[in-house]
Amino acid sequence: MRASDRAYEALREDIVEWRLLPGQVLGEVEQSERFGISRTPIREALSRLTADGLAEAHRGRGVVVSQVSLEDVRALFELREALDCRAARLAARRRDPVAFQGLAAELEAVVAQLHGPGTDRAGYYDLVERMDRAIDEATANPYLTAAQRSLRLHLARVRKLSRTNPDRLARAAAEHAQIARAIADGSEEIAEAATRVHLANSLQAVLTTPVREWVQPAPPLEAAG
Amino acid sequence: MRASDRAYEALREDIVEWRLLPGQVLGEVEQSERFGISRTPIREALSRLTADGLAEAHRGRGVVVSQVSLEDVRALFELREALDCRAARLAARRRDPVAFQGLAAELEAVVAQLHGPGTDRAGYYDLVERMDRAIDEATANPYLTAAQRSLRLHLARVRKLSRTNPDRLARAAAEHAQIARAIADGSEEIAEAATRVHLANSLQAVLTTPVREWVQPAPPLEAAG
DNA sequence: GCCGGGAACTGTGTATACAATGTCCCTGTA
DNA sequence: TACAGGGACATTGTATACACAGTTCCCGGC
Repeated sequence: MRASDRAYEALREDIVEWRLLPGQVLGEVEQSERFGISRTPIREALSRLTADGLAEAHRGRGVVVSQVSLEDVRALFELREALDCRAARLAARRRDPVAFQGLAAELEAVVAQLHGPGTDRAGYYDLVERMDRAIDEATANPYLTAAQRSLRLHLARVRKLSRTNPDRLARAAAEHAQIARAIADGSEEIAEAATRVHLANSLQAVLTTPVREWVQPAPPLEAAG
Repeated sequence: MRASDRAYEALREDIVEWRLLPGQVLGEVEQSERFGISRTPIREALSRLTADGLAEAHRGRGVVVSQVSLEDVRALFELREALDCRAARLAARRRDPVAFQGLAAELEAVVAQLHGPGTDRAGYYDLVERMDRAIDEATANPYLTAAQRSLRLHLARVRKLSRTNPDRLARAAAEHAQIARAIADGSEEIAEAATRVHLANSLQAVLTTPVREWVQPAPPLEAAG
């Protein structure tokens, strides 16, 4: 694997996991020393982060981690509704019934388990990721998938901002199961409607859950332009 | 302006305008000689083209201009329906009535003119571009706008593949006028419906218009896995 | 005490050299 | 004739050096 790939993935993870906070300056020299590689691959990694929207280039100052505001959450969910609803419809149309029946069954099992004693967060999130991949595959639309990839990056960052409570987790799993079932059945309308319901509830949950800090601790930079 | 920016924009234009055909290899050394700059900024330009999806990186062989197939056109219009319909709705909701009334009036003027003797293609396309920008502004959603930017790049390439006939041009202008009018009126439902109609007609036009060559003249590379 | 200018510094933009890796062709053999 | 292997070539990946631009801070003047 290339050095620039390693640096890109590491930095991306750091940003998504909030180890690198908004406003943080990512100097080329500093990062090249951190990873023990030269500036060239670092430059490429920073370019990719900028293209992803996770960082912004400030002339003369360097690349800084981008901010996330409540406005951004609204905007992200708006785009997500457009993409996810369409993806659900297309997946229902060009479905792979077996795959989605299996996902629905697994999700229902998770729902039952979440109502019980333990909450297997990791298992659930892994399952959701597999469902995302299954939908991408079913839509058979590389452009839609590319747009989803970029969007999910930002959503992952926002999600990490607040801790989803267990009740919401169980209901989210149930909503996902509903979507998977509708796709397996080939019910486009239901798949889209269920997706819309899920997104509305998710947004609601994000907006009502106490977050770490919407306004990050004073960034190293002064509020410039 | 940076050398890498110039190279990026020039190469992007070349690809969108079909001066660089799919399968064409963009060697770093070759391009650096063409632009009279070193490999470093060329590398950055090629990275951006790859991120845009206009080119693909093949290890050991170089970056090649990406292919466009009928399947891609279908996929592009699928994504476009998702994004444009949502954008039209949002624009109608958060509208700037004056701006869209003005656009509607201009578009209607173009329709009248297109039914007359001359067809001012450039004027029409410029108007559509301004309307796209107005919608982007009205949606006030940077993530949606970013997705649109990427999509429009590919659509521009596809559009250049066939010559839109004058009748279709006039009808397209009328459809745009309808959309602008609906947005100006704040009619979300009508704005979305009119957009859907326009896209269906556009796709139909692209698919029925004779194109240069769907399968490009044998690319320099052999069909490699 | 405030404003303006200049110099030093920090950091990016570009060029070039070197290393690693994949491809393609040629040759030998079955 | 088909296939495997090896070597030369081409091309990218990385490191390093230098030039230029922007920012910041200090000093002098008002």
